Amino acid sequence: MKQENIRLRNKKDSSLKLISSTIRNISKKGINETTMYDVSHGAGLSQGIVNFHFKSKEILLIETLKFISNEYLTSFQKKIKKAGNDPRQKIITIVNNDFNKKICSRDKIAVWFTFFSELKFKPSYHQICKDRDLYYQKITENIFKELIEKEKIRISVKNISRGFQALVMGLWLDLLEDPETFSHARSKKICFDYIKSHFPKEFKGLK
Amino acid sequence: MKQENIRLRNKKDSSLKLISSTIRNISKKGINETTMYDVSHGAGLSQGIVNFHFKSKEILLIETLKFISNEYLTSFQKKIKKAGNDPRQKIITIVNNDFNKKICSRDKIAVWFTFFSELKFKPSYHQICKDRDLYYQKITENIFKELIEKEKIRISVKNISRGFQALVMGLWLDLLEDPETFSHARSKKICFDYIKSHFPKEFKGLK
DNA sequence: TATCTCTTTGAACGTGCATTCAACCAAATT
DNA sequence: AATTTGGTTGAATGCACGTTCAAAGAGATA
Repeated sequence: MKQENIRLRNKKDSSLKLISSTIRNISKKGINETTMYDVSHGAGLSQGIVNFHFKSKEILLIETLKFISNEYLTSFQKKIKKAGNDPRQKIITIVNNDFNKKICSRDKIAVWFTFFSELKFKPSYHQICKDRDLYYQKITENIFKELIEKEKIRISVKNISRGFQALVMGLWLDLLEDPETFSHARSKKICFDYIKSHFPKEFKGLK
Repeated sequence: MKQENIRLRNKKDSSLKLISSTIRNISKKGINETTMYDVSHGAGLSQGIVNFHFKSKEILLIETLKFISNEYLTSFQKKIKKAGNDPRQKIITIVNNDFNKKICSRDKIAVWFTFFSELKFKPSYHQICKDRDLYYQKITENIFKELIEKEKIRISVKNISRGFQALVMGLWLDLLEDPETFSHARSKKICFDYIKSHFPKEFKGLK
């Protein structure tokens, strides 16, 4: 087999370094204060390089959002697959994934919320977030549907599922705002309380 | 009684117009894209005026955050007072206030999330939000404490109260992201479902 | 080894924006 | 009515930052 192309590997490497640097910088000072110089030097590279890899700052930002979104989805899919068919196990897996430290480090939450705050007027950000959202929503709705059938309660799947997702987002915000008071463990506990309160039979023994 | 000072009134008026214009502009294009020119002309005034009323752009932003925060708190306090002593009525009032259209218009939610996204590195924003948060938290914890006693269940006041607040924030984010799908009414319904699931006896008849 | 191609460097450029300020105007004070 | 005080205007200033690009460096190709 042909030896791997060094240039190509280095190029990918540089791109990745630039995106990581972007995440760190946005988390530290937000988009406005993050300059192209900050990004390139944070990646150990020099000034003009960002415009070579990404045509503009805007495209760099879009690629950064795609990166964390993709990272989230990949992890989500992998773990949900492992969880098997039990809806109980699946929802536990989702909570664990949503508050997994790689997926929702404070840096990454900061980046998420930076993009959320611009969704309203940046169609490209909106699209990326919406795609992730729809996927998440589709999966969780199915899980809650199964749980509702098992528990035999009368409640809207859409609403319980939306409530769950909103709760997770609200807890992410808490982790961003007040990392001293809010831990990943506490966030999970609150999610499990939400689930237990709706499905007391199914989750009786949980935690 | 002495006639009101016209200059003072005009000055306050201009300040308010500038803050309103700031809210509209931030909602429309975010902080970075909102220029001092945008703000002043949106208020029907001219270029240099913002630096006269507020020393700098940063101070204008802080005052804008103080404004919406204060508006929120004032409305919250007024309504909670009216609600009387029944914890059931009080929590219903809070939900109604949180999804009151003046308090959480899409413009204002956009502004809130813009500031949230910068909390991490802007101590002045952090302080304002934290103050509001603590107040809200104090009140809701007391209400949930009463409800827990009445319902005779075993659950952490802190967590249920935090969960509630997180849920509200998550729903605000939904209203921002996807105003077609999410209505204020639906958000309230989801909040009431949360409350009902924890306090089924107390809220049996609700909606 | 020589030539070609692609990545990186960093100085130079141009623009957009916050801020300043002299001149102006209107309300308050005398 | 004359003078002072304070809000408003809009052009001028200066700087910070995104982008460009010629030159250099390093890997691929022959």
